[in-house]
Amino acid sequence: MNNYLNQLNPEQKKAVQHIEGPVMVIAGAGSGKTRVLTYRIVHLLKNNISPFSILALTFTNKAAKEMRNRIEEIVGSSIASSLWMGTFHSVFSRILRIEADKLNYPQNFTIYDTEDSKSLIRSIIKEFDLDKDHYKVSVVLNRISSLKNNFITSKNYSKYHELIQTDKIAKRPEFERIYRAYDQRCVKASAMDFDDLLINTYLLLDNFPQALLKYQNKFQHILIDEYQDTNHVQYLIIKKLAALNENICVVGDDAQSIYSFRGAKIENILNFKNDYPDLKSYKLEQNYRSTATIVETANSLIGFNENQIQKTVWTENEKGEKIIVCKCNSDSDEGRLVANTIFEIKYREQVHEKDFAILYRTNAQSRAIEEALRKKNIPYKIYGGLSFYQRKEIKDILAYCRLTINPNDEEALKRIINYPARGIGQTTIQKLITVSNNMNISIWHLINNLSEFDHGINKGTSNKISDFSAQINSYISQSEKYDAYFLAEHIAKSSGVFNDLYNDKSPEGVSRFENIQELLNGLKDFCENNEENLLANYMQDVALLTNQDNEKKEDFNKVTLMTVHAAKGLEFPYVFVVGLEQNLFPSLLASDSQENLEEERRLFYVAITRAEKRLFLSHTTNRFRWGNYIFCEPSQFLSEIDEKFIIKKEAETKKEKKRPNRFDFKKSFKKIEQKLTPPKGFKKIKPGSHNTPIVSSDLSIIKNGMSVKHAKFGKGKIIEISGENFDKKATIFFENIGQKQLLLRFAKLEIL
DNA sequence: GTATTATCTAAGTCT
DNA sequence: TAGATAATAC
Repeated sequence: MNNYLNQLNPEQKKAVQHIEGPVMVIAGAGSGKTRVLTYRIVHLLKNNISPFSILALTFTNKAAKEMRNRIEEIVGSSIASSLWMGTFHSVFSRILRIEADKLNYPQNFTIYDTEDSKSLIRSIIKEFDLDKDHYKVSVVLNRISSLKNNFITSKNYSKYHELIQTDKIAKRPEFERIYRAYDQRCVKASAMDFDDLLINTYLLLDNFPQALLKYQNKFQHILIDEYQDTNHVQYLIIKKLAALNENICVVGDDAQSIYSFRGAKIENILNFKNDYPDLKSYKLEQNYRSTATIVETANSLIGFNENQIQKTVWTENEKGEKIIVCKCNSDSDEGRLVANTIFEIKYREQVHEKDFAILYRTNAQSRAIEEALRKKNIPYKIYGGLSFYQRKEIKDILAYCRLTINPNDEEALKRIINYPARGIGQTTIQKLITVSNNMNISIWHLINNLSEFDHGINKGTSNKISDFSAQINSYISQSEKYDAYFLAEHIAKSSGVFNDLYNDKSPEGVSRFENIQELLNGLKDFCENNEENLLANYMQDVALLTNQDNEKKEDFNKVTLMTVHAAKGLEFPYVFVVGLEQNLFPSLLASDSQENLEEERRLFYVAITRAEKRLFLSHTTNRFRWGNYIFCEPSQFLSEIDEKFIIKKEAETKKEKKRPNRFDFKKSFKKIEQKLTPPKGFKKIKPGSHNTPIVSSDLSIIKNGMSVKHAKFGKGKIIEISGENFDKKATIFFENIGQKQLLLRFAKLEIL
């Protein structure tokens, strides 16, 4: 415990030792940020600060776990385990369970994941009988989420006239009603979505002065990692919590802010000093992670961004090898290139699989890479994509568990009331929902007291429903008596889910069965390692767990595949960044504004700076995307890197045996034409008449200066046309919302 | 009410 | 392409 200060450079040491008052640490990539946070906590503990009064908020559970382990090595496990450390979501859900009654929630509230939220919104839209083309579930949910992240609740939404105006323009005037209904239904189900965990924490602190004082006094020292990726509500919460002691230390790097889509505000770090006049800030600029070539490459790239805190990341590390930029003919060639390179390096340089990471912009890209790795027998692990806990069979079992702990949980109930099939079909469920909405009771209350309500469900079905509720009731009565493992296993068997999967001998069925086994093993582990081992204890954080959190021991020495987002905070000796193509990285959806493009560039910066020794970048000229081969141009980011750092190569092409044709432009274009054909029932108007809708071959007649109408954005004028054929884009100035760049094949413009 | 098949639609990053 | 939803037969 004594020599930890010796392991720090002067600036790091200052940041660690300055424990009174507000501190901001701007930490360049690879500059020992985690080390500073870890040792700062150790330093606090050494200065007789109680572990119970330290709150450390990290970006992922994994980061928290690793930091806790490192602290444990120095100060011992009993102290380390007393620290309040975790993600915003997990720490605040812990607090909310303690204080639930103040917010009129039960202590056992459910956390809705995205799928639950979507399902709820889908049913609300259906119940309101709204047009689902104007009310797209994902759009509505995104909007609700970003409102919540900016602390605009359904209750005070009506104060924001400009938002209501936006709804009208976007042809969803009923949005506010949906938002309100969504919130009410969550409350009725005793459920909170991810954003509610933050909003409700803020409401707790804002509306209950004693609670605020309690936590202000409790958390004498607050540390926040990855501060550049906090959103507005998180900012508000932190500001309140820290107001009494102002012992707050935030650590971050504006150049690595990559979560604006989740409401993250880079301004939080840029304006931090405005809130704390006494702020002392430290800059960690020495990179210990990467070769000089990699550091300078990253610097040359990020220089293209205008918006940033000035800092110079430098390193004493050796120059290292140049960066390889490789051009491939297709995504499968790219996969092969990566696999071959890993294979070669592994044997030539005698390194391990765990030293390699393959990073991509989108999860869908993993497939081609996986295929190539499998062919070469290179073991790999994938983070992200469909998380273990999001698989159907796991969610089914967990839905039973959720219902046992919180029977008001409507989404869980809807999921399993007829799985395995027990004769309670759509019509019946719809009747139940209608009655429960009209009477403002939960479905659970309704099905427990069926005879008291007028629902029009026949006797036979009523009996089936009663059987179901009796089954759940029996689980509830056992939930206090038996541990989580015992109960979950009992549920899996007695509900029929286990049997249902056991009888399915297809490869998928077998794998589903194994997944259930794995879930049960996890529960067993949980029960053996926790004193409080009831199902309710286990269920508390399950919704917040991700793939990263259940890494298995046998996965230790494997090549890592993940998105760049997921790679934040990690480092690997050898890094491959694949798919560096225009409209993929940077994403097509980010090309409409300067801010979005800068964020993509920061994302690429994050990708590059994960590498310690060597960096490989690749792009393809043809990529299988959306069911077609499409032609790809190299990413603009590649041309932004100073040429002196790179070596350009071309990957060898291998003839495919039995894959769909190589990119066939005519064929591909035909498909697009089909998509542009108006739907059935669309009124056909003769060409030349006033408002001819643009279809198929008409794509080429769109010219600069034309007045057009877009279904969503309204009227506008074309101010620029760019790209060719498939990628033809128009920059349009819309009367209502201003300038936007649209892909013509999606835009379905009407010429006015 | 259920199981199977046809059709449609989206297509990005995550707690 | 794949997942969700609608249509169909039983």
